[in-house]
Amino acid sequence: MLDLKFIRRQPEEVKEALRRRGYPENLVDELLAVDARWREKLTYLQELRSEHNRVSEEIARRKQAGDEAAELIAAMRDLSSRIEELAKEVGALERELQERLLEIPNIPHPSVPYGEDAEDNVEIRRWGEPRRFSFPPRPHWEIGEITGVLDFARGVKVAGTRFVFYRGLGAALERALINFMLDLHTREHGYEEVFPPFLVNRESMVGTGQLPKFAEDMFKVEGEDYYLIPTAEVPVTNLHREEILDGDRLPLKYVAYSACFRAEAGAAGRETRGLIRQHQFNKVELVKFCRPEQSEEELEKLVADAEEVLQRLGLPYRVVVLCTGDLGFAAAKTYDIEVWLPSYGAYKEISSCSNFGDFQARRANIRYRPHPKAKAAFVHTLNGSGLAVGRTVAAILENYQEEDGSVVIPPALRPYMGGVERIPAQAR
RNA sequence: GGAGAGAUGGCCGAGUGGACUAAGGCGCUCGACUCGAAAUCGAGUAGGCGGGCAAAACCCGCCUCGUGGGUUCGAAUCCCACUCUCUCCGCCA
Repeated sequence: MLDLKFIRRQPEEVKEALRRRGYPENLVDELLAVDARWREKLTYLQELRSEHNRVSEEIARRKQAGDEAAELIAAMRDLSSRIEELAKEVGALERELQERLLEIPNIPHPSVPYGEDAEDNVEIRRWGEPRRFSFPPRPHWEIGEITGVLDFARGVKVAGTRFVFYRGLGAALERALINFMLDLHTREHGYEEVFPPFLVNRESMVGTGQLPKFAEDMFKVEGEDYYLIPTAEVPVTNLHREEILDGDRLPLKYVAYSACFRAEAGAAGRETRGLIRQHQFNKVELVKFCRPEQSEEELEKLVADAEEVLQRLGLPYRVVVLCTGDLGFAAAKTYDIEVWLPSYGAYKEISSCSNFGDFQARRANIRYRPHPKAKAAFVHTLNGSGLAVGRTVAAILENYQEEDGSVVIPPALRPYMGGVERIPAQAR
């Protein structure tokens, strides 16, 4: 959420941001029109209330003195009903204002390149060389089938399309990756591990920006105020909702494993095969809370922490910065890390690292004191995948495959796999 | 799920319809005293919103005693619903 006062003062700047994102810019004028009406009525309402308070005190005074107050009470009856009516109007305007405010996206950071869609994202750097295969490499779903470590058919039977069973060494590989990533980030990168709830309430979803605008993207428990988290970003960022953090302890750095649940509405037909787009997947997520002046640097460090995972696993990747048109609703700046997938013959997103500025902090009311006596100010929040586990499995199966269908386990993972060095062609 | 108790400022805690403009204490900040500290004494200690005003300081006003409604001229206080916490019972990994 943007600062309403900022929108009032700099409407042109906000419109420009909307233009660059490809949003309709009249959102701003519409919001400001509601704001003007709200303030006008609110001022009047407050005047009436002030009058009401004065008369009320006068009545009390007279009653104490044993005097008559009947005519004042009669006048108050009228005043009270006018206040009640006006308060309803003000309340309605306030709700409308709030709704509109929640639907305005964040302002892109000045360093974000202009562009209309993903085509215009800008590559920043590459790491590693894609392997040259002496045989035609198989896509990971075929490898999963040959080795028996992925069971898509039974995932569909038991749950539905876009669900999968990991089996045997596949399940072990998934678990090994989670532990490997958590250990790396806690022991070497200084993050505190948290294990969050996988269901959260509506307020948390609003806090990080999934609601109210993107309700169709997620699963909700019927009849309850529970939403399945699309990412651990939601519970972990909301960990400090409605709190004032100790400025001396910033930045706070958390790493969380969670399952993630996405409805994938609008993705029908896309990437229906394999692990790339599932309704449920595992992810290790990095979340930071920091001072505003730290957030640009913290984003760079966060990306580096996520890249480290791929480097240790020996998986080639590149880093791109998202252009204004591809930037997520709440983000001010986002780097995607894309891993090389031989079956795609292309780099595919495996991590998305964003700086949200104070956008989420304002929604979720997460603040800190710059100085012990200073007024509380909004923190900046950041998060990024470190990494998406299912896509990492896909990348390992494809990049480490052998001609016979077997898969070599990256050396860094072997301690987490009980020393297993290879998934044999027929693992089951 | 059932029964009971409770929710008041950073914390504890008083408050059964009009002086609550929320007592008192603790903590914290500043000052006095002291060589310094402790003790003591004094003062100050919530947030949000609107306006003055373009902004800071400041001033005025409004709102907030778990949340939302209701009664009343007037609600921390009375009524209803909900949320959460605690105790006991039931169920459960």
